[in-house]
Amino acid sequence: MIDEIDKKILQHVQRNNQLTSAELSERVGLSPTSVQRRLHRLRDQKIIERDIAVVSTAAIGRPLTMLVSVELERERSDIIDRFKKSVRDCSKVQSAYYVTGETDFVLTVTAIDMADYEAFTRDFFYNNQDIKGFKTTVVMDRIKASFELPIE
Amino acid sequence: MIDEIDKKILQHVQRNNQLTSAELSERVGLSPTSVQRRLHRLRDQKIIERDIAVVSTAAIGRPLTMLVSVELERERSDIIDRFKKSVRDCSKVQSAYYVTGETDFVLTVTAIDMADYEAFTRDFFYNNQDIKGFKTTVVMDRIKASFELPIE
DNA sequence: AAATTATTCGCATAAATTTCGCGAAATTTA
DNA sequence: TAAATTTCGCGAAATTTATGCGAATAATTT
Repeated sequence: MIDEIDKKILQHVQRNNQLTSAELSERVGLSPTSVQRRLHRLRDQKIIERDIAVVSTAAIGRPLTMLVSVELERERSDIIDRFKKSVRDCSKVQSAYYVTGETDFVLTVTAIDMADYEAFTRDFFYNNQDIKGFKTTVVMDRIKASFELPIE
Repeated sequence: MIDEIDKKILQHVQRNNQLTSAELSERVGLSPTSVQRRLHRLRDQKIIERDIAVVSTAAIGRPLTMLVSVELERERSDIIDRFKKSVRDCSKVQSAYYVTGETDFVLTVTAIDMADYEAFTRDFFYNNQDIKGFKTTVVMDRIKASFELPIE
C-alpha cells in the first residue's frame, strides 16, 4: 500500500507541503515526476487527508485558546449527534474529541479575549439544554501544535 | 496590516492551500498576480505560519489518540523548560499546552495501540523524576481536528 | 484641495513547476 | 522463467508562478 519512499515523502510534506517535486526528489531519491505521481496517489487515496495553511492566531486577533471539557445531560445518541453537529458548525471550535472518562467531550476553542470567550459560553453552553456542565482550562503557552505523526 | 481581501485569501487557504492563484483569484476578486503577491507577503510576515499536509492517522497505523494531563513535581522554571523540550522532541506528541488549573500540561499523543501507548508512558512519564503524575483520556471519536480560525 | 509620494494593481512575458506520453526497467503473477 | 502489471524517468507540452513596468489607486504633505 505505502512503501518506504511514500513514508519519506509524507515525513516531509507533513512539515512543509510547499516543497517542489524537485526538492522532494533530492530528499527521497526519486525523479521529480515519480514524486509528483506519488503525491497524487497519496492524496487520491486520502492518505494525505488535506493540505492547509496554518494561520497565526495572534495575527488574526485571536490570541486566546481554551480547552473545554463538556458533560452532556444524558449520553443518548441523538443528543450526542446533535452536539457533534453544533461543534462542527462552530468556527470558534478548532477541534473536538468524544472521550472516555468523567466528561464526554473535549474542545479546543479560540477567542479574542475573555469577554469574547464568555459570550461564546453563553451562546454555546448556557443556551443548550443538552449540556449538564463544562469546565474551562486556559492555555497559557502553546508548546507545540501540529498534526505530525511519527512515520517509522 | 491585513485587509478584507487578505482575510478572504486566508479563509480559503486555511482550508486548502493547494488552490492555484487563478482559483483564488476568482474567489476573492483580484488578479492572479496580486493574489500570488499577497500570499507571499502573508507567508513572509508569518501571518501564514506554515503550510502542511495532514496525514491520515489510520493509514499510517496510528489510530489511537490520547489526551494526557500532566502534573509536574514542582512548578520550577527549569523543570518546566526541560519538560517543554522533551515534549517538543517527542514525535508521538502532536500538541502540548501549558495550562491553568489542576494540571500543568495537556498533551495530545498518538499511538499504534494500547500496548504502544503503555510503552510510551513508561518511557516518557515513569522514567521522569520531574513528573508527579498524569491522567489519560482516550479519544473515542475525533469530531473535528483543525487549526482553522474564524476570520471575520 | 491640490500636489506629491508611495502602494497596489494587472497586463505581458519570463521562469519554474507540474502534467502527460511513452518506452525501458523493475516487480508481481502465472 | 515467461507474461503481465506496475513503476520509473526522460522529454515535451501545459499550467502555474514570478518579474518588469506603466497605470491606477490610496495615503501623505503642503
